Amino acid sequence: MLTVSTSKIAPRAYHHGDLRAALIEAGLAVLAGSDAEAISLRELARTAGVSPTAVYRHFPDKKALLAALADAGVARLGEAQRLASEAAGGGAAGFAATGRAYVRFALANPALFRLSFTHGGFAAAPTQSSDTASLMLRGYAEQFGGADAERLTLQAWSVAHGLAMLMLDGRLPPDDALIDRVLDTKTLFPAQNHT
Amino acid sequence: MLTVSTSKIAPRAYHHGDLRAALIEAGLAVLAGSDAEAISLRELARTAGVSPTAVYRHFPDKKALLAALADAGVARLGEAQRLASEAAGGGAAGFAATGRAYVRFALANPALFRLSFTHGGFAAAPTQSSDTASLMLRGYAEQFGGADAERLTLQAWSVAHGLAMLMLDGRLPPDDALIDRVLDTKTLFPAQNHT
DNA sequence: CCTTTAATGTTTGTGCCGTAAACATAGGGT
DNA sequence: ACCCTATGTTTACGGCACAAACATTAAAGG
Repeated sequence: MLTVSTSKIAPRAYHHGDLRAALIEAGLAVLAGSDAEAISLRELARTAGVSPTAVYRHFPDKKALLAALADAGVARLGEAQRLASEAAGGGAAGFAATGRAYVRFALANPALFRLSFTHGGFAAAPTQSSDTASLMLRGYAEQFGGADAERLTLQAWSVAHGLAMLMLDGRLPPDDALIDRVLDTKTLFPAQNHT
Repeated sequence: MLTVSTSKIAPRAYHHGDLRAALIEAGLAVLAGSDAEAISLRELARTAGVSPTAVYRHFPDKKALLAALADAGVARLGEAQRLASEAAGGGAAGFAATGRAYVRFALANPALFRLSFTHGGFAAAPTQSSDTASLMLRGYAEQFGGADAERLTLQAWSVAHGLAMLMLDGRLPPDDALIDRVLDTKTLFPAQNHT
């Protein structure tokens, strides 16, 4: 808790306290129930109890706000994967679990997942990003893939990402059993040792 | 060529001739150079030389127009794959070629590819769609996958789709050699016979 | 403590957008 | 020849992103 009053009873001081965080929170709330295109600067400002143009004191334009939301999404996705990996106890089971967690996160947070990739702020860092998920994936790949670590990394990422997108777009049914079948590491990467 | 005059010199009859086709063509032109969000009904109407609301005589709303554009994209993608498959002479080489063609088409037509999946009119037909690409993929899978045909189908589609999206979103470099490496069927599906 | 200043928010205005409603025209079937 | 329906137009509304000019406040330095 901050010392600054952010309670809704507080009689709307001229300054908000932490408008930036409030806008991001409002944005995430919208994304939890609608597509990204449903986000409007004015609506977020309304939710935060602030005038429409106040947003521009914290973000240069709408794209920047969406990029901030995308970052939050990437962080949440990475966290979900980390938890799944730990729950599975690492190793081959952990590797498989991160893949399943990736797709399940996408299905549970469709708009946020989509936005995270569409409006990412990366583009400059092609292959090796600094986010949790990429590092974890690469770690697993080196553990199992040996010399072919990079190829294995990219193939695993691609399968999971493709499956997630196809399910989000309604081209494949969002079936939990289907996820397990498509991401089955024993048939996808049979050359690796599945200890 | 149609018998109906569509030349620009024609002195703008009250009725357009084939406004629906003109709007779709204009939309595809925009998609060739910008993202889908850059499409505006008014702009397309302007391009077609028609008032903004004339569009509504042919499409109930903007989403319907985008869906029509998506259909056009699906058709083009399927055609690109068919050509690639034939050029490779079918068989295992043809199978691999369709995958590469899938990703290359996405890179060559980013906005159209994205729109084709995002605004598709399917959703009712989960697994087996009627489009060219799906049928061809399934044919290949049955040819090589035997009993595991469905799993092989979904895995192959997911890898190609995921790779395409990750490259479109700037998470992976749009490198031609990288496509070949990730989609290498010998390492991805080593259990199948690569005649 | 008081003043200045930079950060943060407001008001007002512009030009786009999607789309609804009412009206206009033209071309084909009776 | 006539009307009916498909197709297009005008006008209007509310919402949007964003720009410019102005207002308020908190914090920093004398």
